[in-house]
Amino acid sequence: MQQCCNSKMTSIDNIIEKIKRDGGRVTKIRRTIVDVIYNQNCLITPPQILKQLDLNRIKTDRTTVYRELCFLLDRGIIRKIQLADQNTYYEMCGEHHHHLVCTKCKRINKIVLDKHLEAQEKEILEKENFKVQSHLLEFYGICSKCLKK
Amino acid sequence: MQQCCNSKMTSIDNIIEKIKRDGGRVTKIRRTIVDVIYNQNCLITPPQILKQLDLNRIKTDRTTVYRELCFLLDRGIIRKIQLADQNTYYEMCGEHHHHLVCTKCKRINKIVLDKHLEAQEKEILEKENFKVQSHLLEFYGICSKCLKK
DNA sequence: ATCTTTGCAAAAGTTTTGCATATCC
DNA sequence: GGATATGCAAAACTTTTGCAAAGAT
Repeated sequence: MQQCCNSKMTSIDNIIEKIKRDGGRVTKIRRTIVDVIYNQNCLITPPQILKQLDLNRIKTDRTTVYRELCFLLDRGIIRKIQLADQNTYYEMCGEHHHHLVCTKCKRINKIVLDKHLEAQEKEILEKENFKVQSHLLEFYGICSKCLKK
Repeated sequence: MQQCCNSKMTSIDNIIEKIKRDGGRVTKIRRTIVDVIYNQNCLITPPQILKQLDLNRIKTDRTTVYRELCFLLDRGIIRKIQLADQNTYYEMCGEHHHHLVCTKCKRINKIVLDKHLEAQEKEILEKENFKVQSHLLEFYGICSKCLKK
């Protein structure tokens, strides 16, 4: 249910430290999963993570990947996103951003919208008495490359 | 991949007319599925639809439900939404709105944000050369009922 | 008569669970 | 030693596919 996370998780070292501080263990698998998600730079799915682990010659299985994702999610290190394509994606927390999903080539790019919804969320609290904790905002459309074609 | 639909689909009759006009047939099952989604008033999942059909004493199965959802989706009669809870939801198209998802009681309410993202989308076209076709915006937080507790 | 819709069986894909074993501190 | 992490097998669930039969116009 974690949607967004505003605390900076800029370096892998910070993440490792956080895991240790919380009593978690930094195993080879966990460390590599963090690396993989971090280096992905954008959204990644559980099967893609498993494939990356395999490429890194780390023998493991789906169960472990899903469990690790829960582990990292619970600690606010990663966040989960469901796009309209039925896949469940994960990405590092960090600077809050949104995605531009191209409906033609399916490529996904990040976009940072500076404090754009703050006023909106305040208004929702006042009008609806709903205390916004986080939001999910994704744009669907045609990317610049596909527009050229 | 259909995210939002701005054409008004206010009455069931309009929907039925549209289906007929497009050469689709208005069968009992299809008609009931439209009714169920319409009356749900907000998000509904495929298994919930199947359950409703069952309550209405209409004997059918999952396959048909999924196929009907594709059918209605293709015609822009319903739209599909993935929330953070892993479920795939559907709802009638109509007035463009967003959702307030309570992270405590899981209740989902609609909210209409008048033309809120239009300027934003124009800016994205100019800055990123990405032509926005639709967007998905959902808020997560604590609803008024849960705030009182 | 023809095109659309439906049901069934089966498969594919994703995610979860239980349990025994291994690993870390 | 005790908590944490892992692997395996299996199950649960969601969604899709192929095909033959039924239904609508």
